[in-house]
Amino acid sequence: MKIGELASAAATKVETVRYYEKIGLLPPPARTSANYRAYGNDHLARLSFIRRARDLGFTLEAVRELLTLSDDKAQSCDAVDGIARVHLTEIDRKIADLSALRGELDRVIGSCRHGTVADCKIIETLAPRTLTAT
Amino acid sequence: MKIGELASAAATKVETVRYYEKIGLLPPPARTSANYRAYGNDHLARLSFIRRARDLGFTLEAVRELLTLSDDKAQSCDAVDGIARVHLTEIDRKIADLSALRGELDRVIGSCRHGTVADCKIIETLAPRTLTAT
DNA sequence: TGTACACCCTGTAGCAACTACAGGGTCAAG
DNA sequence: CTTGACCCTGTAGTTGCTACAGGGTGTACA
Repeated sequence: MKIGELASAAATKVETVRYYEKIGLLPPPARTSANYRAYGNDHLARLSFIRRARDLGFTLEAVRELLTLSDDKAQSCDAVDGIARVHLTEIDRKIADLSALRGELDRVIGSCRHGTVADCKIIETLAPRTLTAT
Repeated sequence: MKIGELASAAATKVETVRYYEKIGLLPPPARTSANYRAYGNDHLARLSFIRRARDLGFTLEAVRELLTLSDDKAQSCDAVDGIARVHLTEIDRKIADLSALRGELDRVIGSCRHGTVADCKIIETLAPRTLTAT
């Protein structure tokens, strides 16, 4: 199949496919006489794998590791589990960070009295207290 | 004050200060005879403002708008409030996305039976069902 | 007076993970 | 035979910095 068919079959973009090939995530396929890339089902499987892993938030580096691991069927699954667990920890940290931020921002917004900028509590919160009076 | 002093006073890096100047967030300061940047307290206030806004997760574009608004003291605070509310909505969306992701990832990890990669449920989840048998 | 060292300058390249061109070639339908 | 959809390579842009390379400056100490 051609690159456009592959891309739409895996719900990615043509440019992304070429990008994955360039960074070595997707092996270079055969070429037609017109120099078009010609993909098989193995390429589609690999690309779909990448996409699903990306959807789950894995970095391309993590995807690369997962692909390497998945190629060695006899190996223990623990390394895969480890990567997933590290990723889960990172997601938890991000959620915690964002929640803290949300709280602070909510507090700041709640202080808005809808007056002029001169009395704006939001601006005031952002400006350092010691230098507010210019 | 020199760029190093400004940077440490605002808990940023020298390169970041120069970067903010380059993209027009921080006005170019006067120069000494040796061509060193010479900053005043107004620069420190502005840089601190930028930093605090960034800490709250505002993009540089949002910071640029907030700075413009904060320069016009007579204006209504509502525009500022609006930017902050939009930002809050975005944070809420990000938290929701991450939570959904966390759930899915947790489920995937929970399915790990610690066998070989061939039976790995995590890999299986990533691989498309229709193509798992190669 | 020399020199070592911390600091400053400009400009460019790199990071993630793509996306969007520009400027061409190919192929099937009408 | 030409229109349009697709393909090719290569490069530059995105966000928000960070890290050089290759220089100049200022001060402290021997």
